[in-house]
Amino acid sequence: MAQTDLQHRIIEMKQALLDGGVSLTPRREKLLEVLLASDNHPSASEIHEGVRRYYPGTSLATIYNTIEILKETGQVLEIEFSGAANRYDGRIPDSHPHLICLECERVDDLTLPEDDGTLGEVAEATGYQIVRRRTDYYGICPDCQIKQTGAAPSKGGDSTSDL
Amino acid sequence: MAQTDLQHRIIEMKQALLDGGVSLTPRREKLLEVLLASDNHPSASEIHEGVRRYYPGTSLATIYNTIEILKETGQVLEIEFSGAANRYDGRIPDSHPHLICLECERVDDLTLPEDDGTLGEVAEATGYQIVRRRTDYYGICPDCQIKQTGAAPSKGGDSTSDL
DNA sequence: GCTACTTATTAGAACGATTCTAATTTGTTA
DNA sequence: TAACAAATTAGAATCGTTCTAATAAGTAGC
Repeated sequence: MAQTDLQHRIIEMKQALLDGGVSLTPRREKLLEVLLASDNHPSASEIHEGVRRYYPGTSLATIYNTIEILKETGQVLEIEFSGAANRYDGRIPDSHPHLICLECERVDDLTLPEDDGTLGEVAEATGYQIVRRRTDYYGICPDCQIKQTGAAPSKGGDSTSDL
Repeated sequence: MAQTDLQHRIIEMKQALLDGGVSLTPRREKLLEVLLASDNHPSASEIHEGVRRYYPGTSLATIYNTIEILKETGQVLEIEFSGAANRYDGRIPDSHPHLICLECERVDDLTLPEDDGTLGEVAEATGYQIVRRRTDYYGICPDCQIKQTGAAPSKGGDSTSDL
């Protein structure tokens, strides 16, 4: 994400917090920065570490509380894991598929278009009222393929960018 | 699932356990029965309860141990939840989408075809070596819609059947 | 600058699903 | 029956997350 986009996104999230009726405390502002500055999708304790570099006394409860508000206001997407800590995506709040590396646990965004018509089809076929969809692709990221085989993956782009 | 299919599936799973080099103990057999007899996708402790009706001393560790073997041999699909207990699907071991009710937490199978070509596209576009995909649709099941509104859902079939 | 009130924050306890551990039981083979 | 391997147990340990009760900080009205 380009620097200017990042700034714009931070302003957007701050505004959303204000609109949501909570105040913008220094810790909350720092949390937004840490969340958006992270290359990868950080966990609550990774965010906690980042915020604590500036506000050493910060409690993990504050991180969870603030994330809760951000989830409620639709500013953050929670990527749930059962065996490991949940990860958070503040860059693209709309639901989108993720790529999860089974080796290093990195989580990349996938911006290949999803067929939104399917939501309607599924509702039609099942009687469910569909609220959202979650799609994850599990595999080995390019970096880990190189580590395993010593060779570059056969196809594909730069694993460090959001796709 | 029809009774005969069920019996066939149990035999299949027993054989897979034997092929995998572990013995078929009474508890393990009962676990398979409980898993497959469940209308819904049971959690480990639901399976535990079911097995304990026949073998009261059974420990939860045994359930987890056996599920672990079943996962390794590809006989059971683990549907992970972060906020709640994981659920297990032994009826259709191949990966397929699930419908998750946000109200009552029931999990239904969805057998609408998924486009397997997408796996290749994603690998191509990202450099990931894709192992599997997980797709969940979150929403309100027909039963809960009726409870909420007093009216039947506008479209769709019987929520109690696997779709 | 006080007072009352609300909100934010903290440390630590509690919780719950899962995994681990060490001891015991059961099953198998000779 | 003896010796070994596998299965099982109860309970402790782990770990992410949530809860709780107390404190600190911020905000109005005066």
